[in-house]
Amino acid sequence: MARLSSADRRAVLVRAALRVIDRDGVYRATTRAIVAEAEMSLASFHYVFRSRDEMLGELFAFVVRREEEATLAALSSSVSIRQAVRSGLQAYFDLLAAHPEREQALQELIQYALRTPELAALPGAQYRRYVHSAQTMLEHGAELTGVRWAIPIEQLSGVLVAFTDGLTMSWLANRDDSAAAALMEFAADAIAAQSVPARSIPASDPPREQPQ
Amino acid sequence: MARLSSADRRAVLVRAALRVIDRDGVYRATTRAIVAEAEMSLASFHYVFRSRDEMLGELFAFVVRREEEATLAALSSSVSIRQAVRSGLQAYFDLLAAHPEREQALQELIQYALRTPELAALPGAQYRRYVHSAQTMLEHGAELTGVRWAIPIEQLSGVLVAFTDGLTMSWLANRDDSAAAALMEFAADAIAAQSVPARSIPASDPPREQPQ
DNA sequence: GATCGACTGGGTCAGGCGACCAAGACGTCT
DNA sequence: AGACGTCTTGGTCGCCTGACCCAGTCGATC
Repeated sequence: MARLSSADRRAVLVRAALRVIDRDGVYRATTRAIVAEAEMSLASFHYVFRSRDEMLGELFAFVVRREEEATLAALSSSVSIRQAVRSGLQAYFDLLAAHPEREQALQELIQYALRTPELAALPGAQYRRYVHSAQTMLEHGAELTGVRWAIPIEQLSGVLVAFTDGLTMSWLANRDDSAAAALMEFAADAIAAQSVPARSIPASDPPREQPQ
Repeated sequence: MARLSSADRRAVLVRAALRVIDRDGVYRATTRAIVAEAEMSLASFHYVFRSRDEMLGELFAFVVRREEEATLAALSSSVSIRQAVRSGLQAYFDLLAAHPEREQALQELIQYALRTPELAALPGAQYRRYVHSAQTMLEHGAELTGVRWAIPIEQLSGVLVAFTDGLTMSWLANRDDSAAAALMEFAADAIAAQSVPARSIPASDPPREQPQ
């Protein structure tokens, strides 16, 4: 094995671990399986990571970052807000359908983190990031299509995330593409129904805050 | 340990395993942990189950049956269909909030089954049962409150299940009760919006107009 | 009360696990 | 060239796992 800095080796191991988890599941991602995937010795693992859980914590952070970037890149220009929401959902679904093992791995990682005291706080933080990403997309979409939201944006973001979670769960369980499409249509309708035409140009509009 | 028939011992072990999984997770539900919980010897386990996976298959079937009974018992009499859907969601949420470890265990079991070739078909079947339960509730609720559904009932059932999945995921991750309530309000609105007044009583009655 | 099949449980096996150590290899700076 | 700190590695430790064996116990039946 070539000589690597600790930081580089950590990154290599995290990516190898992710491949093992995608393929075989969190449970089978043992230190030995990971170093075999990365083609390095077992001792190298514990040279750069104090423990397997420390590596999983870094892996979790990596996955969250990657997921966040992917969702934010899905902003498309659409004429109507319904179409914008619908194509945003489609972009997510395409990602899910192309890499189901990746989403499944993510679900397993969340479960694992919830069971591990040192990592138990991570899923909550990850969820807040998702909601925040959803909020950004909804705000951006509304701005681009000239509407504003009739209900608090935080609430609507939660709804959107719930829809994607439900979409993920159901599709992973039964792989029914048409049922998924129907769900996305429904979600786009339900969310777009909460939009009203923007009254004025945002800059000079006074009432910014909107209590519950 | 008292003498038990194989069938009884299997049932005792499945329930003990379920307690261990609720408390510690699927991963830590080893044969030794299970027999300790059930207060019997390790050999008794392999006397009635050929392997740990065989026991988990039986456990999965047990959980699905229990879950199904719980959801179907939640039918309440309401004046409006929106209220019926809302209270149905609330009944599910109360169950979730009272026994979060049970829902978490269920999610873990689904993940485990998906990773185990012999059990991989079970989550899909379980999901279809859920959708079927949701359909029964929606049909029953519509009948009780004098409405019919404007879109195919199969599609709407899928939406309802997706909402409960999304609700489960988000609440397990951040335990935010008010966000959950907001999501349920939204879901009740969105689903009730798909109802229209029933025009007639199906069986033999002549067509009769029934406003609202 | 003898027999026989069903049931019980202590003990053991090989294998996989996370973690660790001590010795060697390498690059770099003096 | 020599010395030093960083990196690499094979080997090993104690522990836990699922599975299994076999001697022993129990209770129904004859």
